[in-house]
Amino acid sequence: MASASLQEAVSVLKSTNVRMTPQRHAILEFLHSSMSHPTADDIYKSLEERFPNMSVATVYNNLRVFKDAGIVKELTYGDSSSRFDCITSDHYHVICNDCGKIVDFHYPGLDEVETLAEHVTGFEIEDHRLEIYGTCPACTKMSKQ
Amino acid sequence: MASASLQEAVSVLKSTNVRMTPQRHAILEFLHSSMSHPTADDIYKSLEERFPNMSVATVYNNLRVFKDAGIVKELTYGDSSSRFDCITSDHYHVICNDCGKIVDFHYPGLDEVETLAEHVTGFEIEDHRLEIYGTCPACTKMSKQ
DNA sequence: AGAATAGATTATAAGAATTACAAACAAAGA
DNA sequence: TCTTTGTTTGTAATTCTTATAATCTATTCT
Repeated sequence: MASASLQEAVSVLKSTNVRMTPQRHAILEFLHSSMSHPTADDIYKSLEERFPNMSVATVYNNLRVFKDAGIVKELTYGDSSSRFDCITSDHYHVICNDCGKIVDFHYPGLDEVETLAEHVTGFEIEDHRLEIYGTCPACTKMSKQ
Repeated sequence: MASASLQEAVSVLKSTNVRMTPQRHAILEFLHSSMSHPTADDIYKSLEERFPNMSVATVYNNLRVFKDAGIVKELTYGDSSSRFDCITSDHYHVICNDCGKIVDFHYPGLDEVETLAEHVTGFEIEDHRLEIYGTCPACTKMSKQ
């Protein structure tokens, strides 16, 4: 399920008769290289040079394909546009309320939460999502000046 | 910070020169009475009878006022429109991937997560958000038939 | 190889949620 | 009462995302 490398992601796709196109490869590549959890538009803009004719629809289409294949995750915060992230390992995000900066945060799984939720609610739990909000060091410094 | 009752919410607002209007009262009332985490449009529609002239903009404006005052929380899931929730106590949400049903789930605070995140990232942590996803009993039953 | 088929991309239009803005309104204070 | 501040309303504008149809590309089958 977790696809650590770009190659893994590609082979996951191959196994579900999804063709590997240059655009798809570029989007995946960008997602893997980027540490910044980009929006669809970020991706579109950053590939504009290499693919002058690429449509925004292609970005959205493929992000959905990747999501369905389980190699990419969609993150919805308050700020209107979704952000996308390769699924690599179990980590959470710490988000700055001021500047929006996102920092990865590793934390031993919250499996017990899922187990408990299953017992209490009767749901079949599949996943969970945890985010932590605060002020990043830079913004804290700024506000104290 | 936590406003358990409608009255508390009202007095929090009074203390920050925010006027209490009939529309605002109705929105708060609805949020408190509703267990369903409504969207802005849900709120708008449900108050249509009592306030035939109310504008959608009013709903959005006031939800933001409430958010800024810290008595209402915005929840963004994948599905385009935000949902709103009174801040009452520390509980989390279990969400059905099939039908979207949301069930409250009480869980002893994840304070340690915040503490750890503070140490690791240098952020000043203020808040966190946890959601749990799965399939509710009804949908599970359906899919097994 | 050539034809048929399935899948992908592109461009554009449409849709939905949210925000911006200006005008009209209401309340509080001097 | 007059002024000021804050609120609502209605509408237009913006933004993100999806739908659609046409074109293009790759794969498969004969």
